[in-house]
This record gives sequence, structure tokens and C-alpha cells, in this order.
Amino acid sequence: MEYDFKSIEQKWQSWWAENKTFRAVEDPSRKKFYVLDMFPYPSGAGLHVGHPLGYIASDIFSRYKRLKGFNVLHPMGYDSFGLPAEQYAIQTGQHPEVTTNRNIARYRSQLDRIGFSYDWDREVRTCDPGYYKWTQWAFLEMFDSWYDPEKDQARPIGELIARLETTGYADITAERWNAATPKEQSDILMRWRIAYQGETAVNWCPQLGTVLANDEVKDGLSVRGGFPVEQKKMTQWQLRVSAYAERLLSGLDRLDWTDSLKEMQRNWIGKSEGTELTFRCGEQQLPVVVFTTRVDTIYGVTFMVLAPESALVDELTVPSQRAAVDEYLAYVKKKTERERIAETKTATGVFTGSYGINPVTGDKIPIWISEYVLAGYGTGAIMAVPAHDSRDYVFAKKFGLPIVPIIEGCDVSEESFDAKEGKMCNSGFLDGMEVKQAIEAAKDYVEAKGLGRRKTNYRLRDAIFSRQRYWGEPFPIYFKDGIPTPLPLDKLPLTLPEISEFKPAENGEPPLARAKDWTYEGWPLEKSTMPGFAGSSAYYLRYMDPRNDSALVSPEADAYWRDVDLYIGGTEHATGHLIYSRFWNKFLYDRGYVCTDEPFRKLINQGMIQGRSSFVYRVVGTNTFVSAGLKDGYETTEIHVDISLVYNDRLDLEGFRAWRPEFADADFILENGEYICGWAVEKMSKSMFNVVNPDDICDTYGADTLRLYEMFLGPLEQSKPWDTKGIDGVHRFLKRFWRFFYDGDRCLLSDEAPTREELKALHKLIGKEQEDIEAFSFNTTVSAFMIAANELSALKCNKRAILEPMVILLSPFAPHISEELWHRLGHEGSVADAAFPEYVESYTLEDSCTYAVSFNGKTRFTVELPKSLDKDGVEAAVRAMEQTGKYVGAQTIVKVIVVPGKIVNIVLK
RNA sequence: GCCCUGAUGGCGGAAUUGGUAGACGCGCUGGACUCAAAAUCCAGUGCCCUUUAAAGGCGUGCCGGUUCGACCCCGGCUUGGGGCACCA
Repeated sequence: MEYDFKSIEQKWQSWWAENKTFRAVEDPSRKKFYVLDMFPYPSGAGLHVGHPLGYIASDIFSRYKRLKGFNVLHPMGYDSFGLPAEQYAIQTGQHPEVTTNRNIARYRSQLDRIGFSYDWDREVRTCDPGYYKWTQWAFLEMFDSWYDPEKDQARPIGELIARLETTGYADITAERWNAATPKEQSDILMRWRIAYQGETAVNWCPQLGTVLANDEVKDGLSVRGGFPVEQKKMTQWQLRVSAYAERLLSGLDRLDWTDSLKEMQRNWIGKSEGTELTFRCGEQQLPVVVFTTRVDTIYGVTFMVLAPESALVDELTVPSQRAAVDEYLAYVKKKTERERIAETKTATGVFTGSYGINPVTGDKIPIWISEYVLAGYGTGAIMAVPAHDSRDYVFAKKFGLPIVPIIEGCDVSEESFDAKEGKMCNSGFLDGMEVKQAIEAAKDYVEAKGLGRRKTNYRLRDAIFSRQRYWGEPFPIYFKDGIPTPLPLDKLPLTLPEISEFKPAENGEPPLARAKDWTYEGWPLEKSTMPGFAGSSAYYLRYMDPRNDSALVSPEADAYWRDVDLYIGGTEHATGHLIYSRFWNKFLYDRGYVCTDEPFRKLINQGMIQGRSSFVYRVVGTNTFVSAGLKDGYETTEIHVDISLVYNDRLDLEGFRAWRPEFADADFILENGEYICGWAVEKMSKSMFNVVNPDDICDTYGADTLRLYEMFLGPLEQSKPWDTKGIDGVHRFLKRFWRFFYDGDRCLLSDEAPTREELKALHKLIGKEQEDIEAFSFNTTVSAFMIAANELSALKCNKRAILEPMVILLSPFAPHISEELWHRLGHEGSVADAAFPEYVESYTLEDSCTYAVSFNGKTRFTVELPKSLDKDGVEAAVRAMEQTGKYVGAQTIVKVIVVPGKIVNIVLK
């Protein structure tokens, strides 16, 4: 029989499901391996061919590790709370749960067709109350914790309370604490809790009616939906991620992640080491602290700038400037984030009327207000050095402030000199020093004189944790006498109430305000819900023990599975999920709930698969289409054409005429009798008619071909366009592989002993596969299969002793055909439980070959030597030749270079 | 502006990390099988010169360097992709 992928794939997919072939069970006698995919948000559009790329890679790795004897955990689930389902609900009234479940069912059927080795018994869904119980629990744990800087970890809030009661803490004395009302005490604790409620400038998105985290905003627009975002001060739940900034940064060094991803996280955390300096400002000698990384430029300070939102603005504005300042503040306030970003090149600002005193020079300098200084970073106030900072320079030029260069020989007539190089001048005690030296000297000086202190700042902000939405986890918090109070643990999960409409309430409150009786013991419950990253932050832990009702994960399961050995997913989560997850995990680690500090040991970012759009060229003003190669002779319009009408860039003319009524009577100008389409690589999307559905590929070629082809396309990490041409090549390979076993219905298998040549081909493949899979070079592994098939085909090999191991080797890539052949070979269990074949190196050796021996590049003679000879071996052989008189030389051999079979170059000195 | 990445035939991409550049696949050309097509198989295929062959010459974005030897290392550019960006 021929290779009938359709029946084979259906058959084994059901067989795997029935036999629970891929169920993972904790077994301390076996080594574990945890392979994780970033679980998908089940969108209404379903999967396109780019989505499974990472899933296929991780599946190959899982199956490979299993063949290698590991106890593999390879789960899958759904990140099923989220905005699109809610937006859809607002428009249609359809409950988000209904759409979510429908989308999940579609995702599941699409995933199933590809033959993944997931343990579906461990599936999690973030919107399932049994799951989000533990999201809520983690939030309460964070609420019940503070970050102890001495122990450098999160500790129970009780420890802080005990300190406040006895000795006081920070600026809160014991007297003040003990005299405080419960509400005041609650407010004080909010300053230290890991999960806290506080007023802060937030990204408010009016169209979505909710606040967003920094990573959910890009270029002043919401990542989801692309709506404008504005800055607004609001009281919101937040997570004190900033407390972990240093650990999140230093932890990166121990992770096996790509440099680019680590770099993104480092940028996002944004550590900068500098100095805090105190300037006395205004009539009242108000101490104003500024942060700078360039204390060495202190002699070049010619003014100061406050952020418009700074509390100091009010205090330092003199009456005569009051009106101008108020006008400026109003102007800043009405700008959206996007407008602010767009205008970064033009300086805006206003003078407060006050002056500050440079603590080092004693100079009196004006204090300005400008939006280029951010309230959220550093202290919200800066010392401006226009000669050596480009932003200060622009500002100084605009408002005619003095520019004083303090580095020898620099020209600041056109732009500032920002580089940290050169010799200091006009700088008192720093004169003559190199900049780098001066930075340190100035820091020392400032500290010694008590004018300031060294300080490290991070750009990483606390995460805004409230969303004014319905389709998310409710906060297990109620307000007793206005005091945020945690729900008792036995009341978890606090499930989402049923509401009839999903848009915000008429009074502008979140949708949960529409719920009847959203109270606990008569007190109001929190009305916002948690953001998307809440549910995805610890899902990898829940997979370890998904049905546990008394803990997020049992200590036993956690101790066995520990952490994710391999995590595969897109780079788009670099500054969102991957930061939050690490934070969340570190918190749970601090509090003793998990045994590892970092959750994802190795991380691979699969590249995006882009679409390959096809174009036809309509001659302007006609319904005539000219083939791509001839289009330069005409004036044409480029039109996207559905890629299902195009094969190898050739247009199906009849299909095209039938595609759209307006093309029904289209004429064509052909080249060589064919219409050739133009093409371009674009994002895969419906509007460009370039979406490829994996289901269609499975129909035409089968899942095994899809899997092989996605891997064959190129390196995993690289982004690449999907191009269906070329898929025939791997499909042909599978058909060929099948024909090693069957010619029609005739079984070709023989039990003859394999020859050395055949064994060589097999073992070369074993070695290559092992090496390549460990290096995640799956495209070259697929090539290795084809090479082996070519070799064995040339040898006309149908021997069981060769083909049976080949079936095992192929099984991670093409599990269905492998399973079928494995059973036809007479095995009972799954090929997934077979053992990876042993690699025997000696089979790869050639006996001998001719080397050309040259000295310093000049060929002297040829010699017959073993092909496997390494450099040392050749050197020894050459020395031996010296003895025989074939080579007589007095010079010393410095280096011997061998290219198998061709050249030996001997470097002499 | 800063930080990561990449650049190799007509195309996707290989190259044991300093050692035969272009594996493997697509495409293309020719052939076999067939009434024909599909499928399958065989051969050829970096470019240039040459009627053909032999033999050359040129070739890993560009310019230079190190080396017996460079796609690989160093210096300087050009350019594609991604990230960060009034962060003081």
C-alpha cells in the first residue's frame, strides 16, 4: 500500500489519546525534563501556520528527550482571560466564556491534528475558577508580604508590623504607628506591601476604558487595539516589581537565554549608577534632591529642571510666575502620551522664578519646569548641564540659558558634547582629570563633603495590576470601613459574577459595578479585575500539579519537576510575561512555596513566520493583467491575490476569474504561456490574502510533512516567510521513506545483516541528529534524514537492522508515519517509548586516503594515511616519514593542518 | 541616538566554529518510464570566458588588516530585521 498519511495520522492520534501515551507521572527514580510552550491566547481567528512553529520544535525536543530516557513533562493550556473576548462580548452581548470556549475547542482540534505529545490531563485554563483560585491566592500572599531590604527577600508583613510596633521602621516611629487609626495603619503598610494599592501616574486608555501596564503600551498606543493612551493619576493595585529589580537583573547571568533577550530585559530594568545631590532651592532653602550619572559635570550646571508633576513645582513657583506656570501645567496635562513622544525634539517649559544653589560651586541657578523631566524616574528633578547633555542643550538654546563647557577642546556651538571622554576644565578640583576618573573623584568628593550620596536607579516600574474590565480574575479584596481587606483563604476562588452587559457601568465604574450584590459580608468587593499577565505568571507551576485543590503546587511535585528546562516562545514577551513570571516566581521562592529562584532555565525564541503575499498587476484603466516579468512595460496597479490561487508563483487563471466578480472577464498578458505573480514578505494576515491554515496543509500533505517542513524552512530562531513551494521536497522524502518498507503491498523488509556502508549511513545520521537536536538545529537534522535516505537508496538497503533504528530516529519529527511503521515492524507499544539508537563512531571511519603534504603552503609530496587522522596523528606520521627519508628537514614543525582527504599543510619555523 | 541581530547561487538555507564554500531542498534543463499526463527514477545546475571540452579567471554586502590559509578573527563603512528611547 502507498503512504496513506490521512488514515495513518487519524489512527495514531486516537490511539495516543486512548492509551494516554503522553501522560506524565512523577517518578523520582527517573530524571525529569520539563519542556514548555508559551500557552496561546485562543483568538477567534484560529491558528495559522506560524503559530505551531515553536510547538513543533518543543514537541520534537520532548519526544527526543523521552527516547533518551527522560521522564518528560510537556503540557499545554490556554491563556484564556483577555481583551478580545470582552470586546466581542460588548459588541454582541455574547458572554466571553462562550466565545472563549468555542475558540479553545477550535484551537484544540487544530493542535490535535499536528500530533503533539502533550499530556492533556494537565491542561490549564486561566479563566477556570479552579485555576484562578491560585492566581488570587498568590495575590493575597503578595498583599501579605513586604520586601525586607536587609534580608533581600519578601517576608510576611507580620514581621514589619512587629517592628513598627516596637522600634518603628524607616520614617514611622513606634509612637506614630501605635497611635494610628486602622485606616492610617493600612495606608502605612501599603508603602511596603508587595501587592499594594497606591496613587500613581498610569497609562489610561479611554477607548478601552482601562489602565494598562508599561509593556502593554507602545509608542503611546495600546498594544491591543492601537488606541491612544494618556497619563493620569489614579489609585490602582500595583505589584512591587521594582523591589526585585536587582535580582531580576543579576539572575539573568545564570540563565541560558539568548543575548538579545537578556539585553532587552536589561534595558527594561535600566540600572543606572549615579549620585543623588541636594540643592538648596528658593527663598525657603528647600532641599531638592536630583539624580545624576555625571556628577563630574557639576561645574557645568547652569539651571535646574522639575517635572511638571513634581510636588516641588507648587512650592518653588514664585507669585509673579504663578500664572505662566499654571498655563504650562494645563498645557502638559491635556497632551496625550503620543503627542508627548512626537514632540520630543522641541523643548517646552516655564521658569518658576526660584533659584537653587549649586552645592559644590555655590552658584545661583534658575529653576525651570519642563515635561522632558519625568516624575516617575529618579527624583523628578534634575541638574541641567547643557554643554554635555543633548536634552539640556536643546532646552538651554530655546530659552537662552548659559552653556558652559567643562571638557577641554570640545565644540558646543552646534550641539552638546555627550561623550564620556576628554580632559576636564573649568572644574575646580577636577581640572586635568580624564572624564572617567573625574566621575569617581566627584562621587567621592560629594560623599565626603556630605553633599550627596551614591545611588542606583532602575527604570523598571511597579506593575499596575488593576484593569477596569470584566473578563479577568476578580480581586479577593473587600473594603471594610474603607480599608482593603483580604478575603479569607477558604473563600477562594472568588468567582466572576454574572452580569448582563460587559461595558463599563454608567457612572464610569468597571463592569463589575453592574453585578448585583458584589459584596462580602455586606462590604463592597473590589471592582477591578487582574490583568492578562496575572494568569500567565505561574502557569508553568500549576502544570506540575494541575488538579491540586489545597496548594498551587504540592511540595513533592515541585521538588520533582522544579523548573522549566526548556521554554520556547516568541520574543514579544521579553518585557512583559518573562519579567512578571520571573518576579512572581522569585516571590514564591522567597516565601518558600517553590524550590527554585528562576523559572525558565533555557529559553529559545522561535522566529516569526511571515506571510508571502502574491500580487497581480492590472494595467491601469483596463481589466488586463500583465505577468510580473513584463510589468515594467506598462503602467500597472499592484493587487493582492489570494495565495490559494497561486502555485509556485504561477496564477491559476480560471481560479482568479472565479475569485471575484470584477475579475470574471479578466484578460492576461502571459510570459511563456504562464502568468507569473509578484510577491513580497508581509505579516500573515487576512487582509493580505496570505494566511495559510495548518489544517489545509494537513489535508494536502499530512501533519508529518507539515512538521518536517516547518523545521526544514530554516533556523528556528530566525524569522522567515512561509512559502509552500518546497514542501513537496519533504513530502517526497516521507513517501520515499515509506517505499523502503513497501513496494505497493509487497513488504520489502529483509533480515540480512547490514553492510559496513549501510551501518555508516545509519550512524552518521544518529550522530548528526543527536548533535543537531541538542543544538536546536532542526533544519539540518531534516537534511540529514534526506542524505541518509539518498545513501541507503543508492545502496538499495531494505534491511530491518538499518530501517528499524531509522524509524525511531524519525519519530520526533514525523511521529505518525513512524508509529505506523513501528507497529508494522511488530512492536506493541508506542515508538515514543523506544530507546534512541546508540551511536557507534567507528562506522563513520574511512579506511585511508591520499593527502597532499605541503610546507608553508607549497606542496611537496603526497602520502597515503588513515582518513580519520587528526592533527596529532599527522604530525606523528610526518615525524615517522622523517625517519624513512621521504622527508628530510631540519626545521621545527609549528603546526599541522589537516583537511580530511585533501591537504596537509605543515607550518615550519 | 543607543543596544542587539543578520547579509552566502534564481530561491530557502549548509559549512565539523580558522581548513575542499554552496550540503539538503526548491526551481530550472535534459533523459528514462508512459498513447498521454500524474507519480517515480537518473543526470546536470554559483558566475564569467570558451562552439564543445580541457584549462583558467571571479566568487560569502563594501574597503582594508592579521594568517600558509578568512563566510568565520580585527578595524572602518553600507544595508535589512528587532528592541529601547526626553531614564538625567
